[in-house]
Amino acid sequence: MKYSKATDYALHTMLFLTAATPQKPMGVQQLAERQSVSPTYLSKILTKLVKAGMIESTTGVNGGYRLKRDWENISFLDIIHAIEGTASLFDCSFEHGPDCPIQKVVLAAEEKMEEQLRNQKMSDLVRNLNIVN
Amino acid sequence: MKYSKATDYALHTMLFLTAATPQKPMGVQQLAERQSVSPTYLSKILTKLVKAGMIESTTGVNGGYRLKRDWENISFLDIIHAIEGTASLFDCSFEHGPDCPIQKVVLAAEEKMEEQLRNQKMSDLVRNLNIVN
DNA sequence: TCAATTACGGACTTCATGTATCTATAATAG
DNA sequence: CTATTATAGATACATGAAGTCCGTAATTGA
Ligand code: SF4
Ligand code: SF4
Repeated sequence: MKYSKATDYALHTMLFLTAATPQKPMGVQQLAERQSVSPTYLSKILTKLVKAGMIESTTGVNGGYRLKRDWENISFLDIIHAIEGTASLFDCSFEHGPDCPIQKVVLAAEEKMEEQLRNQKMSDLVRNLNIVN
Repeated sequence: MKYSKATDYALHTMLFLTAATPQKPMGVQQLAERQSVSPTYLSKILTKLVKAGMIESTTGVNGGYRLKRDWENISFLDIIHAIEGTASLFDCSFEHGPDCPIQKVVLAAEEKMEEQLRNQKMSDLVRNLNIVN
């Protein structure tokens, strides 16, 4: 069980964009180089973030990706859910109702993790930042 | 990102074994039927639990699987680690040292989840149990 | 208007892993 | 000795991740 590399790319891209806080959009070319990943593939990933409403894109010359309003409240969980989906870590095919003991335990643990990821905002991270790749 | 079905099978098998607390071992045949899974496949999974020291197996007639001493302290995390391995959810190829911001956040969240899973023992679960498949 | 730039989308390939089966072997009870 | 049961290897199959290719649309600037 692992987070996908796509999630890795998405997190780093959001870190870069948040650290930059530019007026000008950042091109996928530039973002891809810093992560040693193909631009077209990264573009696919970033489109998910666009659809999730976290960033916006502009085509054409000098286009690229830029944070949207409310960017200060974007959490790790938001980004992860946008890429990985919101399905839970554990789902069995049977349905033993609310008395199911196993599912209850695992999902409670997952919720603890998500709580942490929800409380950590990208913008908090950028404040005390010295290295950004 | 999901837990494998093998983990599902392992958790349920441990639940069954813990609920039974038998002197006689339970055969894989019986265990497999209750989960609608092939016996040989389940056997492979249970062998991992044997190697991890949680259960013991006896071959031959009336053989099967049985809990080992200290079974009361087996946690969800023990079982999950035995099947999924202990690698962390997130590992990037770069090495930015202890100042790495992203890894720090994700691993801290993972630790919260593991803490929950570590505190939940199978034996606790069995006490207030009415349905076991 | 035209050409360069940039994101978007679909189809596709490749690869790793999970899932599962089959079969042969070894050990044990009766 | 025979039936039973776990173990291990080889193999097959399905699924999803990771990545490429290419055509399309939109926008800027000359
Ligand atoms: S006990 Fe829970 S996890 Fe297990 S089969 Fe029933 S519903 Fe599923
Ligand atoms: S910032 Fe952390 S997670 Fe990102 S590339 Fe550096 S070491 Fe890896």
